[in-house]
Amino acid sequence: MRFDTVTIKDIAKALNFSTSTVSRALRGSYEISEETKKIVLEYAEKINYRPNPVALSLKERRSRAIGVVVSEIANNFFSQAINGIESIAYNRGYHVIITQSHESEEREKVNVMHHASRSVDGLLISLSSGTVDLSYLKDLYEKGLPIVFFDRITDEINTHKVTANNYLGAFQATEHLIYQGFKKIAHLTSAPYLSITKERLQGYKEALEKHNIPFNEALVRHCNHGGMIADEVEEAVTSLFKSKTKPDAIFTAGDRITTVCFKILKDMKPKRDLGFAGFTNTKVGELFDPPMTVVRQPAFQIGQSATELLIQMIESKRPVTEFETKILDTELILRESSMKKEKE
Amino acid sequence: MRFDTVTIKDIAKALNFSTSTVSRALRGSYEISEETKKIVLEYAEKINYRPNPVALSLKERRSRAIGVVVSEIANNFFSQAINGIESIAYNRGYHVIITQSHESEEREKVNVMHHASRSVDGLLISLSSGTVDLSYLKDLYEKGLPIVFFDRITDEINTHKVTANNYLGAFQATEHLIYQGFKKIAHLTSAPYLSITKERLQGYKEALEKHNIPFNEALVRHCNHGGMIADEVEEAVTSLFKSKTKPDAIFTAGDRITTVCFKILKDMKPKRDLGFAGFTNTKVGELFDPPMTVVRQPAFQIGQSATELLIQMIESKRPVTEFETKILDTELILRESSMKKEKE
DNA sequence: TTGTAGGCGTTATCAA
DNA sequence: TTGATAACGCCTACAA
Repeated sequence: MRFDTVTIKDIAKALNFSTSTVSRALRGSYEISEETKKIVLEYAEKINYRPNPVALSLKERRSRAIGVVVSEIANNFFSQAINGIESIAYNRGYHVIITQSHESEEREKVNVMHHASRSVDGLLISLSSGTVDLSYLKDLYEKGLPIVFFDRITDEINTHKVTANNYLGAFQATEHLIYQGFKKIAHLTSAPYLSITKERLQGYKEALEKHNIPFNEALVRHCNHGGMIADEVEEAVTSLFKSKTKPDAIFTAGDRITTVCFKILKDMKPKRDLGFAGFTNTKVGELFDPPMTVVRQPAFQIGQSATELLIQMIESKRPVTEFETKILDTELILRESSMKKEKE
Repeated sequence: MRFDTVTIKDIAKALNFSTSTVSRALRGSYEISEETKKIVLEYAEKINYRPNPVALSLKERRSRAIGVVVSEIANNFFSQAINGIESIAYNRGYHVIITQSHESEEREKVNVMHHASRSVDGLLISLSSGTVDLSYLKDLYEKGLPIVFFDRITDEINTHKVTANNYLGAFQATEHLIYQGFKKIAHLTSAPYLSITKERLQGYKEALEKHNIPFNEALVRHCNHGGMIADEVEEAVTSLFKSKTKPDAIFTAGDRITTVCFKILKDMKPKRDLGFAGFTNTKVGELFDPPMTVVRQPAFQIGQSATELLIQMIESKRPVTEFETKILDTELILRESSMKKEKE
C-alpha cells in the first residue's frame, strides 16, 4: 500500500510553470510576480499541497526533530519531563521522537544509533542504569551531533547537562527522618554507576554525618534495574530486615523503586512506626496509606531547560565550547509516612 | 553545527569503484564478485558506514516508522499501551514515533499531519476527547495511509480497531457495587463523543437495569478533558453531592478521572461508606487508602494487537478490505474502596 | 562483473 | 521574472 501525495512537480505540470518557479512562489520569494504567486498559492491550497519533509531533510541535512532516550515512559518523572521537552520543542518548531531504553545498555545504543542515522538534529538523553560504556555516544558527539544530558548525566562527555539537586534532595529527606527520631535509616537506590545514585547517596551520607550517625554500608541496597524488576526490590527489602541492623526507616531513591518498595512494605506489614520517604514524581502519593513523604523533582522544568539548551546548540553557528550544568531544586513534601508515631 | 557522515560516494571514491558497485556490494548482490564485495564491506566496516535512512525514505517512500497519537503519555493506560506497541514494532523492524494530543483536536490534527507528511508507514491513534471532526483523518486514510484505531475508536472510518471491552468492564463494576448494596451509583466519565464513554455508560446503564434500578441522568457527569483539568472533576463531584439525589457510590471511567476524583473525595471526607470503583491502569491502586477497586484494561495487549494489525496493513500487497474490531476483556480487581462497610 | 544515468522532492545557482 | 540544471544519498534499469 502506498500513499500518494501532491508534489511541486504536480503543481508545475498543472499550471505550466517550472518546478523552480513553483518552489519560489510557495516560499513567497520576492523575485516572483504577485500574479504568479497568487495562482500557485491558490492551486496549492486547493489540492492541499504539503512539502515533503523527508526530501527537505535530505536536502538540508536537518530534520527539525529532536531525539529523546529515556529508560521508561511509564515512570512519572520521565513522562513529566517529556511534557516539558515537548512544550519547548513544539514552540520552536521541532518534533520530538521518544524512545525507551528499558534500562538496557544495548537497547539504549540501538535507539541512539537510530536517532543519529535518522538524522535528528540533536539528542536528549537520560542514561540507562545498565550503561557503562559511553564510547559510542562520545563518538557521535565528537562527530558533531549535539547532545544534552538530563537527569542521569555523566562526567565523561563535556556538554550541557540538566539535573535535579539530587544531593540536596536526599540530604533534606534524610535529615527530616533524623529529626523525626529515626536512627537506622536504610537507603534503597539504583545502580551504582548512575550519577543520580551517587549524588543521592552522598546527600544521605552527609546528613547522617552532620547528625553524628555513623554511616553503615549494611543499610544500603542497590537495585540495578531501578525498580523495573519487582523481585530485585523485594529481595533488597527482605535482606534489610533479615540483617543484624534492622532499619527503623527507609529512604528510597528512584520513582519505581519508591512505589514498589512501598508496596512490598505494605504486604510485609512491619511494625507501624517504620519511617518512609522516597524520590518519586507520582501525583498520587497523598492518596497512599499512609500518605507518602516524597522528594519531588522539577521534572517538567528539567525537560524544558534541557530542550532549550539543546536547541541553542543545534542552532548555534559556530561550535559551542562553553557548557553549563543546570541543577534544579527538588521539593520535599512531608506527609504521614515519615512521621514518628510513638515517642520512645 | 552539522554532523558529517560517510556516504556510498565516499567509499566509491576511496576504493575507485562506482557508487552502484558499492551499493550492490553492500547489499550483497549476487552480481558482484566476492573479491569486490570483501573489499567494500571491509572498508565500509572500517570507516563505520551507515546507510542514510532519510535518503532511503525518499527513495522508497517508506520509512519503517509507525506514528502514534495518544492524548497523554503521563497516563498509565497509554504508557502501558505504548510499551505493547513498541514490543511488536521493535521486533518487526519498525520505529515508533510518539506524539501527544493533550485532548485537543487541533493538536491532534497537527500531529497527524506531521506524521503523514513525514511519511510514517502507518498510524496508531487513540482519539482525543476534544475531537469531533474526523474528515482530515478520513482523507488521509482514503489516500492510502494505513490507520488502526485503538482504545478510543470511531465508527466513521472503516479499518481495524482494538479496544477493551468497555461495556462489560463497566457492567461488572456497576453490578459489583449493586451487589454490595449501593443504590445511588453516580457515574463520572469523559467527553460524550468518545467511544469509550458511550460504551461504559451503556454498561453502567444495563447493570442498573438488570437490577431494576432506574437510570437517573442526574447521577451522570461528563468531564470533557478526561481528568486533565482537576477543577473540572472537582466541579463535577461537588455538584453531585449538592444535588437532590446524593450518590452513595461513584463509578469513574478514565484513568485520570479516577485518580483525581479519588483525591477530591479524600479531601472532602464524605461519610466513610461511600463506594468507589473506577477504570484505571495504575499499578498502585492497592496502596491507596482505602485500597481502590479498579477496572483494569489490558493496555499492553491492546497496544500489541493494534500494532500487529497495522503492520499487516502496511505490508499487505493489495489494499486490505476486510477489517476486524478486536475487543479485549478488562479485569475487575476488587478491593476495599467498593465494599460496603455498614449493613443497613 | 561493473558503470552510467535517472529519479525520489526540494531548493540554490546560474542563465535567459 | 522565470527556467534549466545540479545536488542531497541511495537504488536500479539498462548498457557495456
